[in-house]
Amino acid sequence: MDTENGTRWLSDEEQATWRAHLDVSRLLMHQLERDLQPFGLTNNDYEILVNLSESDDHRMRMSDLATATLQSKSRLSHQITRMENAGLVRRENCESDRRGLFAVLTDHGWETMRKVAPHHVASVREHFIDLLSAEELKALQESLRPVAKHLRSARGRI
Amino acid sequence: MDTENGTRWLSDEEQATWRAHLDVSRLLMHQLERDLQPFGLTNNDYEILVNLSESDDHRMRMSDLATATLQSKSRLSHQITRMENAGLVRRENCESDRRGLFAVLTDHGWETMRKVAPHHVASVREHFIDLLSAEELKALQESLRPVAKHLRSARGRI
DNA sequence: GTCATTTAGTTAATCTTTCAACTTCTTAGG
DNA sequence: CCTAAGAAGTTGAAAGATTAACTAAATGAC
Repeated sequence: MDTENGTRWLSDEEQATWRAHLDVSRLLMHQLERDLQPFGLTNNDYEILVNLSESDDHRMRMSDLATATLQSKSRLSHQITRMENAGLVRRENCESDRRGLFAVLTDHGWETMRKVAPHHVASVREHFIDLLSAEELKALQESLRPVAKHLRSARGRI
Repeated sequence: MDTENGTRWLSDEEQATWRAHLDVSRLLMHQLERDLQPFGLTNNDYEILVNLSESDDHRMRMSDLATATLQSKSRLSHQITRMENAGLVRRENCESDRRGLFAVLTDHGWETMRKVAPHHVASVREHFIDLLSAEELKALQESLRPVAKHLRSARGRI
């Protein structure tokens, strides 16, 4: 115990690591957002396009997409409506479960993805990946994966 | 070059690291937000309280606070208005520069901070710091700090 | 000294996110 | 079967964030 009231405050080292993580995570998101802006996409839009592009038949159930992108159902629903208006995706009924809907990539969505992806990857490289050595990447991954696992399970038991 | 069109796509290792960072950063923010909720604070509120608490006289100029918290002037202005309504801070005129304003921690803001900080630190420990070894923390910091530096300078030259 | 530029901050409009209430369909228990 | 509970998704309203336009004060170039 570090202080009279039992709180274990962060050491300088811990503090510095915590702030570094915080700063990188926010600055990076802003930067990626800025780099997508010329294409008229947000990070959210892009992430949905990635998920759909990588799925069989370029389609996913709304709930699965919400889970994959860590969004609430409501938020995803609004998001998909906006993307539908932009012509990037469309909704399609699900035969096997008549409550369900698919979000499906349109041709325009797919074309957009093919056009934008190289720029986005370049951006991720320039502002993150290429700033780290192979060893750092490996270490980072091995440190962060258990954290992600922990957080996912903490999220589950709400 | 990895493909015909010159795009250097991410390797599996790079991809995994990138996703790990992305996941941790989002899940962690959600978790911290959830842990602050019982105290009626958001992450944003908390960060402002931290900055003011650590400042001389518990006050900061609006612009400095905006820079420190990586927010736009407009967003900060709204944010401070809300916190003013909640009685956590107040605005005060700046004598030396009559355009300027200080955001100042109120007694209630300071009391709130003293009460909430231990819980917040515990939360940061539980969901991040304590999941990493001393070596991992050090490595993480050394990897991320240059990235933050890069991003800050990229942000500057807009 | 005065006029143009820059800096500090706010405001109104718009867009996005969250929250709670709701509909429709599925599933499990009796 | 039929009913209660749960799951899938939407919707409208309220809260939060972004954008652009704005006021007022400071700076700096002549």
